[in-house]
Amino acid sequence: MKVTITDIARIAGVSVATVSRVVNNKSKGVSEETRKKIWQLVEEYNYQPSAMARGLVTGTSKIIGLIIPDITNPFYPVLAKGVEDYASEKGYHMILCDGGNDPHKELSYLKFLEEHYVTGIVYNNFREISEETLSRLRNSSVPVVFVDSKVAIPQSRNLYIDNRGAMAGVIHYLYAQGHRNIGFIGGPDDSYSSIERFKGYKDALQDLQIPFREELVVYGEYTTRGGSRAGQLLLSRNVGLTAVAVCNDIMAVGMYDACESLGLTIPEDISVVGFDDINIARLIRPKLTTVKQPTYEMGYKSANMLIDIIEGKQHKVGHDKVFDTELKIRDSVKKLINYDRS
Amino acid sequence: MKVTITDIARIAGVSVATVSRVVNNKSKGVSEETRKKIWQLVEEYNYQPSAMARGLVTGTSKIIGLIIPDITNPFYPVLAKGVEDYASEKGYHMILCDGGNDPHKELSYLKFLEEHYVTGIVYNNFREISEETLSRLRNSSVPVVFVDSKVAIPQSRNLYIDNRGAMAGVIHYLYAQGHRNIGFIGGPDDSYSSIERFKGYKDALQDLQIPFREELVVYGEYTTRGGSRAGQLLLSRNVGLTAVAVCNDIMAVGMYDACESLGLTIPEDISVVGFDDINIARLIRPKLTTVKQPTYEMGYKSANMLIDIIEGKQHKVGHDKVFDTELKIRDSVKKLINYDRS
DNA sequence: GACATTAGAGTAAACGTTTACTCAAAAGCT
DNA sequence: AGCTTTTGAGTAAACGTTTACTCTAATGTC
Repeated sequence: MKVTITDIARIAGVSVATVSRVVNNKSKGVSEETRKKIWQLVEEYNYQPSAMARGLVTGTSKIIGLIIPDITNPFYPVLAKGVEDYASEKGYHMILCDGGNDPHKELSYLKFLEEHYVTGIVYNNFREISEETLSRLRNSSVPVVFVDSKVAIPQSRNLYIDNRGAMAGVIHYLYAQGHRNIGFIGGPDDSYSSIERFKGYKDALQDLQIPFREELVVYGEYTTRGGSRAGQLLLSRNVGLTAVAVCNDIMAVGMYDACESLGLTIPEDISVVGFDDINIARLIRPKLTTVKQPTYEMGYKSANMLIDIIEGKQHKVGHDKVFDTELKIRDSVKKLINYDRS
Repeated sequence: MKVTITDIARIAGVSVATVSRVVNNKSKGVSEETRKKIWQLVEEYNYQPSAMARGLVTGTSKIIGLIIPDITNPFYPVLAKGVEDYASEKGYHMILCDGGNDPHKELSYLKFLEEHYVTGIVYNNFREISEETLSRLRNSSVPVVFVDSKVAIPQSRNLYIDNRGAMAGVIHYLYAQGHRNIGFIGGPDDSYSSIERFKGYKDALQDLQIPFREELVVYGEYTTRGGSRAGQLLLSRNVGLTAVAVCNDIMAVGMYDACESLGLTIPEDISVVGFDDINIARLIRPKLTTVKQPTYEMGYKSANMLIDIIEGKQHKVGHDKVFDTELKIRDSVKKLINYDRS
C-alpha cells in the first residue's frame, strides 16, 4: 500500500499541513526538531508525494515537454540531451514526444502534455506546423520555445541558426574551390530549414552571377533513403555537376550511396557538402565537409529560455536567439585547380 | 481559464457523472441523445480532462516509462521508437528517461515515474543496476520489463538476445576466415552485455582449442572514444593480432579511428567485427561486419509484453523472450588464405 | 507590565475527476 | 394489472495534496 501524507502526519503526531511544509521546504512555520523528525519518517516509510494530487491543487508541474518529429534522426538525440541536461539541472523533468512526422500524433501529444499540466514546451518540427496545432498552441497558456523555426505567437520565443546565410556560405566556399555547376538537394518542400537553405543557395548564385538552373535542384525526404533517391535522380540528369550542396547530413549520406551505386567517387568525380555535422559526418569516408550546428547548445539554451520564461526571468531584450554555425572543412570537396579564372 | 467537467455539465444541464460517463465511453447509463450533445460541447469548449484529477482518483495512468542510459548512443533511439510505436498503438504514452549513465539520475527518474503513477516501465541499463534502484523496483507494484539484462524480480519479465552465443559465433566466423590471433574489446566491466559477450569469446576459444591470452583483451566505455582508446591500447601491445571482435558498433567505429591514426588499414592489416548493427555500420568504409540485433523489434515487443502484463493478458508460458541475432557479413574482415591449415 | 509581534502548528476548503449508490420512470413479464 | 428488470441519470464520497486562515503561546518592545 502506498504511504500518503496523512500516514506520515498520523505517525509523527502532527497535521498534514506540517508535513507538507517540511516536504516542500517551506522556510516558515516548522521547528527544526519537527522538521528532522518528519524527514526521518519520510525516509523510513519511503514516502513519495503524489504528483497527481500536487498537480491537481497547484495546477502545474515541474515537467517540460519536448516535441520532435523523429528521434531516429541523429540530430534529435543530441538536441534532446541538451534540453534534458538543462532541465534536470533546474529540477525539471522532460517528457520526450516523438511526433513521428505525423500531425495527428503530434496533436495527440500536445493534448497529452496539456492534460498533464506541463509548464512549458520546446517544440521542433521541420515541417510546417499544422493549423490545428498552431491554434492550440496559440490558445494555450503554456510557454513555448520553437527551435529552428520562426513562429510568432505571443507566449513564445524562437531559437534558430541563420540557415540562409550558412547555405550561402557553403556555395561561396564551393565557388572558391573552383566549382561553377553546383547542385542542390533539398528536404521536404514545407520544411522551414530546407526553404531557408534553398534561399541561401539562390542568394549565393545571384551574388556570384551564376544563373540559376532548375534542373540542378531536387528534393527528397530528410532521410538517408531520401538523399539517395534525390542524388540518383540528380546525377542521372547528366547536367555536368561538379558539386552538390545537400540540405542535411543524413541526406548527404544517402548521396554517398547514390554515388557509389553509380560508380562515382567523392570528391574526385563530385564534391558533396552536408549540413548539421552529425556524428556520422566525420566517420564516413571521405569525411564529410558540412555546416556545424551547435545542436547540443541549442537544446540546452532552449530549455534555458523556456525555464526563464516559466520562472518569470524573461530577458527584456532580444527575444529570439540566433546561433552561429561553422563550416567544417573535411575531405568531401575537391579543389578544381584547372578552372578557367574569369 | 481552463474548462472543467463541471462547466460542461452545467452548460449541458446534466450532472458531472454523466459527462464523465460520456467522455470515458462507458457503454451504459447515457442516452444516445445526451451523448451527442455532450460530445458537441466538449468539442466546442475544447474540454480536456485533467490527467491529474483523473490519476488521483484512479491511482493509475496510461503512461509507461522507458529508462535508458544514453539516448545519444544510436542503439537507443531505435529501441525507443519501437516502444513508443507499440505504446501509442495501444493508447499509451511513453515518457523517455535518459539516466545519463548516472545511478542518481536514474533513481530520480524512477521516483518521478512512480510519483506520476506510471503503469509500467521498460528498463534498460547496460551497467549493473544499483542496489537501491533494484530494491525500489522490487518493492514497487509497477510491472517492469527488462531489456537486455536478466533480472529476476517478481513483477518483471526479461527480454534479451543470446549475447554469449552470438559472440561465440563471431569468433567461429573469424576462425573460419583463417584468423587465430583474435583480440577482444569489451565494454564497461559491469555491463551485462559485455560480460556475456566476453563469455562467448572464451567459449569459442575453448571450442577451437585456442589458448586464452589475457593481453588480447581490453575494456573501455561504450562510446566511440572508449573504442578508440581501447583500440590504441590493444594495438600498441604488438601482440600479432589479425582480428578483433569489438563489443559494440560505436566502439568498433572508435577502433576504425585508432587504426587510422596508427596507419593501419582495415581489413588488410586487421579485421574488425562489431555488434548491434546500428545504421552507421553500413555507412562507414569498409562497411562493418557486425551482429545484427533486432533493436526496433525488441523495443516493440517489450512494450507489448509490458502492456500485456498491465492489462492482465499475461502469457502463461515462456516468461522471457529471447531474440535471434544475425551476423551481417560486410567488408571489415579479411580472409587469410595463407594460413597454415592444421 | 501591557501590548504587539512572531513562531509553530492546526483546520478545512479547494483542485477536477471517477464511481458506488440511489432513485424514478419506463419497459418487460406473466 | 401487478410485479420485476432495465435505463438514464443524479448524489456525494473519495483520491492526496497545498494553502489561506486561524489560533495559542512565546518572545520582544517601550
